Amino acid sequence: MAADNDFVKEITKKSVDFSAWYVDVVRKAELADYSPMKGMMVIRPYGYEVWELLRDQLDRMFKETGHRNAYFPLFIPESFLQKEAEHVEGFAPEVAWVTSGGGEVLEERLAVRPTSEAIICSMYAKWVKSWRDLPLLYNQWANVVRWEKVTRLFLRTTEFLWQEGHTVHATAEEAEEETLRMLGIYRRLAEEYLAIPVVTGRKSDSEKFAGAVRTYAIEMLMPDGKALQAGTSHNLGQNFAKAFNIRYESREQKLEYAWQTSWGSTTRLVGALVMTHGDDSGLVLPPRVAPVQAVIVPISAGNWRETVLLHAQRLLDELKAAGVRAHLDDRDTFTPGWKYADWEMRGVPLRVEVGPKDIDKHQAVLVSRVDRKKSFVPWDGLAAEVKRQLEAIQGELYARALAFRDANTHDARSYAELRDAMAGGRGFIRCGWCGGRDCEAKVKADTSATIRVILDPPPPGFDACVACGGKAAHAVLFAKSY
RNA sequence: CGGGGCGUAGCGCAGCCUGGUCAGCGCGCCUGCCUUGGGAGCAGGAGGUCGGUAGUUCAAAUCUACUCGCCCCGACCA
Repeated sequence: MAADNDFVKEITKKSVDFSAWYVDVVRKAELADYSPMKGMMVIRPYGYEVWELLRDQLDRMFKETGHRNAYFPLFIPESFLQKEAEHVEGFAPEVAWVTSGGGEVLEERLAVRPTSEAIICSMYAKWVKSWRDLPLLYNQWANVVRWEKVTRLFLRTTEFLWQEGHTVHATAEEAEEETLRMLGIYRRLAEEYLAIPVVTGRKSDSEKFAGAVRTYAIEMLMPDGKALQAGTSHNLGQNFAKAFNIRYESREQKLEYAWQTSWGSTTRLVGALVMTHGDDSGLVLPPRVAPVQAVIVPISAGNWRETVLLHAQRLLDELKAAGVRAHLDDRDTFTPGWKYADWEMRGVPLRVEVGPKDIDKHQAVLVSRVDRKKSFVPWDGLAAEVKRQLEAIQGELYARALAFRDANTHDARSYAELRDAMAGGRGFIRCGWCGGRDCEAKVKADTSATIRVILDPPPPGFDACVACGGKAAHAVLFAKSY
């Protein structure tokens, strides 16, 4: 093997073939596997546990901001989908249709929801009567289906899990406020829990959600220099209210169309975690979303079940009592070295080793997944030290990802600079944009980069459009996207 | 949906060009002994309709056609 620390085998090197590495890690760490159904994956328990952890954080933040969960039907009658013109046009190409049921051909075919605006708005039209009913702040945890041509584990699958928030407000201002509030929650999830820095901002018209007035997104920069849209928040204005007749009577006794938002994030976030933090040894999970935060590996010797294991068990109890998601690997069929590699591949942030030597000294050995740095910690106060190190690892991972993002964010003052950047290591490219669709399309055609977000407030110094040289209306972030 | 690549045991692969002891290797798995501080050792053993279908042939993992799936690069999307 090439390097001293090259302990995990069977995984393609991240630096050699990023895509192959990604698939290897997802499958070897048992996050997910391919299913017999093309383009659809099975999320295995370990991967689902990661999803549950980040989902629980989102759910908590939703509830703290007054949102409630509800559930709407999987099927949407075609006529409902067609009520909002841009919406149906945007989604039609990737809708899966149900055309028969119970052995009979249906009179009207049913869409398997690609998103639920249509079915939810039809209900909102019934429920919203008065200004006193507003705001209506609902969220749904569900699966959706989009018939994608090309799929990738977690990043783009035919079926995926997500949450979709759908809110109704009395005024445009409240709707915009809600749209930005939820964007902020996505940012918090990404930065505080997933340890992934994001850029937030508004989408250009060509990139916005079908049927929205304004779309905002959080964008992450992946190690291969491509951007990943990791959460979107839409201000729907009155588009759907008018299409579905969602009206309320105001304080002034006037019948008004309501203002709406919708916002979503998906299991794609798990893929973002893998790509951002993983290394040649496999997965690296930020402690706050790691199903196992600390794994105890007993160093067995002689009748270890009567000696070492008892101490290991006691430490496990202590860690659990302190609120650490800890696991004791008491399998006797594997050597310690094998277990080290195994748990590293699964991304467990902290390893706790206990062996005969440690028992003599009343200590344990802590090893960080990030840099394999060892520390020898007395049993007394071990749980506190584990928690401290887990927080430190959380911070290190964020700092590392932020440093990468910053090192790969470049300014382009000319078209040549933009083209050079995209031809090289790619990354986030900041530049001026006149706001014209033609200029946006030209950049995409020449470099395959698209506007990820419009920067607000605009950083200074981007006065000219990178494509046409005309006066810039915005400073934008270009990148090639997933 | 275009261009390219790959499907052989749970995983990773060789064999294919030039059809004929090619059903093989490493890891893993099972049994036993012995071990255990970075994927231990020895001995024995189980496991595969060579992605699928149809052809060519005395004979197909190998040649041909079709088909399914996965990966990569583009166009479309969370």
